[in-house]
Amino acid sequence: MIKPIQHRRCTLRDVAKAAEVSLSTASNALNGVGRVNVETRERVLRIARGIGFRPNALARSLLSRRSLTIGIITDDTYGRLTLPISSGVSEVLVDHGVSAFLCATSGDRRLAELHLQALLDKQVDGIIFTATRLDVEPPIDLTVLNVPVIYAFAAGPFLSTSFVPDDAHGAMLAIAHLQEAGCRDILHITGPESWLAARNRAEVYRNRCGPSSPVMFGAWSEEWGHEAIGRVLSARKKLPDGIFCGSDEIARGVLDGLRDHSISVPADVSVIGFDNWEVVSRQTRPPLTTIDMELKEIGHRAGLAMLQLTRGEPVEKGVIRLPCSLVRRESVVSRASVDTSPVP
Amino acid sequence: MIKPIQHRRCTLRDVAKAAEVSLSTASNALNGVGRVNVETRERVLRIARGIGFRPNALARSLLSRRSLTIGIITDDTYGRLTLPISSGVSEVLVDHGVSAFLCATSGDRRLAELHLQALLDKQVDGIIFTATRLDVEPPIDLTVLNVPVIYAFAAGPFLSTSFVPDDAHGAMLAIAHLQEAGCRDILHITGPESWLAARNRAEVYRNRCGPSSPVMFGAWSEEWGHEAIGRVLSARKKLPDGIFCGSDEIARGVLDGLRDHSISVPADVSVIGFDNWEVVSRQTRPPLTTIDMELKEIGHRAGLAMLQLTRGEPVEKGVIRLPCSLVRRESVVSRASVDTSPVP
DNA sequence: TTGAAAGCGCTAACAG
DNA sequence: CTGTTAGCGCTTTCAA
Repeated sequence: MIKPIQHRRCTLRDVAKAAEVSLSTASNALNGVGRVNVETRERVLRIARGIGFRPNALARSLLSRRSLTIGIITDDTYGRLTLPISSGVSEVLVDHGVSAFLCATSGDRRLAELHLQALLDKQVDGIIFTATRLDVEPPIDLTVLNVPVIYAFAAGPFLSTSFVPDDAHGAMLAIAHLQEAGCRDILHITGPESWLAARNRAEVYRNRCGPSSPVMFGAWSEEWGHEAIGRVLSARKKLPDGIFCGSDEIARGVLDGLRDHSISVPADVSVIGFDNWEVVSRQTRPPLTTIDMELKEIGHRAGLAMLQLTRGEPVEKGVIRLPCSLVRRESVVSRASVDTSPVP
Repeated sequence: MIKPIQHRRCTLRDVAKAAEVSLSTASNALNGVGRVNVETRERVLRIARGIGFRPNALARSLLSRRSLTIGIITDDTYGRLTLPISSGVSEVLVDHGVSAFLCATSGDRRLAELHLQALLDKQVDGIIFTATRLDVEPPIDLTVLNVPVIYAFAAGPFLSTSFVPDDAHGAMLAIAHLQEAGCRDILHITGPESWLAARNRAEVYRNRCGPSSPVMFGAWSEEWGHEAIGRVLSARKKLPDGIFCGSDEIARGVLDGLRDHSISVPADVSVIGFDNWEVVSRQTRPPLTTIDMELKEIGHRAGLAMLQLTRGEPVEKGVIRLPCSLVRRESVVSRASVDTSPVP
């Protein structure tokens, strides 16, 4: 039998007519509610499947007041964070039939407002706001909405719930890994001091490596990593044996600078990055050992929390810091094995 | 007057009641249709604004059969292409009140089907499919839907419309730029020959530089660029004066390899990349002159085309190749100025 | 066990 | 110029 092109999706009415039952019976049968004769139900089901019936979600939502739809508003122009996070979100939501609108605001307030209005008009069940750092305010006020809001990689206001990477944990992981590899003189080269993430990580660094340990704040760029190495080399008599970088890009600059001076990584000095941005960290020479912020997991948690909220269940409030993970590549090696390796 | 927290959004009925008119008058007034007394209209408008009335898009859509909603299905796990494209799409759509669902399939067929079903149930007005290359089939069949489909950075089936970067134009731009800079001996280092994009660009290269010009196919990685330079240096007596790379990552490896051999870029050889992936191309030493694929523009065009289709207007069919652009940084310089520069 | 009827929030005919 | 009525596609009482 040839399936005709359907210019109008078939409706419950079509099913009911074909099955020779009323609308409500068809509805009950399909949703498995109420008391429907087994045979009737089977027949309705079979026919519905046969004509490819799918209920109109719009009509359902209008009645149920749940649109099975959420909005993700992002500040991130670049996509580095947004795509992993939002695909994490929809991964956990799609099985519950909920879809996510993605709204990129590029930091433009007008655009953000436009998007927000459109989302609200479309009766989204909730909104997830995503940014690229924790210490800037969202461009729009989301505190007065009558839908739940979750913040991901962004710090929400009082009594909201935010999922963010645990920078301190990440820093700890990085430093502990260097120390376990035998590093005793660790240097920290990182981004601007104005960034909370940079300060948080630096604090952990100072706690573990001594309060006078040198933190080099700069830019989040490769160039800065390169330049920092130049400075270190001209200022210090002794090379550090480990360098903890605030980002993979900085680490790449560091690696580059070191190579320019014929200093070998990891033989002479171990280097660890932060971000696990694979386009960077997998392509360095040597491939970079680094800290992964588990962005997808942040998305998962945000999505799950949203699901609970839309069901009216309570959700933990406050800033929830999710653990980072260490990804071992080749830029860190045990000092011991370097020092004691016999020269053939 | 204190605005109470609205636990239920107010409806047209509320407005009508407050303005002491009927539902339809209120509707007409708000939509500026039919003949409504100026004073009445003003009053309705004022009251609507006062109580913050916004029409329920779900109810509207149910009636109008247009949901002002589209779906973007993407194959891209990484986000390199998807975010620029999809933000391009929603940039042109948001002003028309349409929002976009983003569905990341990670190439998983089941996931793709799930997402597609959810989109269709939600009555999207259309679907944009995005991938990362032009020569692979979408994981799902989109040809039998009863909503319009547009392909972006993906080649659709017969009689569909696709927007893709014009690889040949990009290659032409790159080579012309090198030639204008005086390069006479240009080498092409690119990705796997199995990729259509690589073959297309190589063809342009051969056309412009002579059919025997050497194309080095390899991987889309930095490592390959590096390795290729090693091979070139050990095989050839004379260095090329220009290198056209198939991607920024390859170019970065090339730059790196060249530096290892103390060959200066651009003084000794000019290098040009492809992609303008800024995390790579802005951070190389020297910053990379490269070809931008204008992803956002692809998104714009796809969004616009979708808008037309949803209005029932016709749209050009076939694969529409959008021009690339040259972004000049510092890895290409005129041979003339290099050769003839006076030594002080 | 089934069906008729009301209604989610809105728009569009058609009378008045 | 304004109001009444019907209905988008579905769920849900409440009678039969």
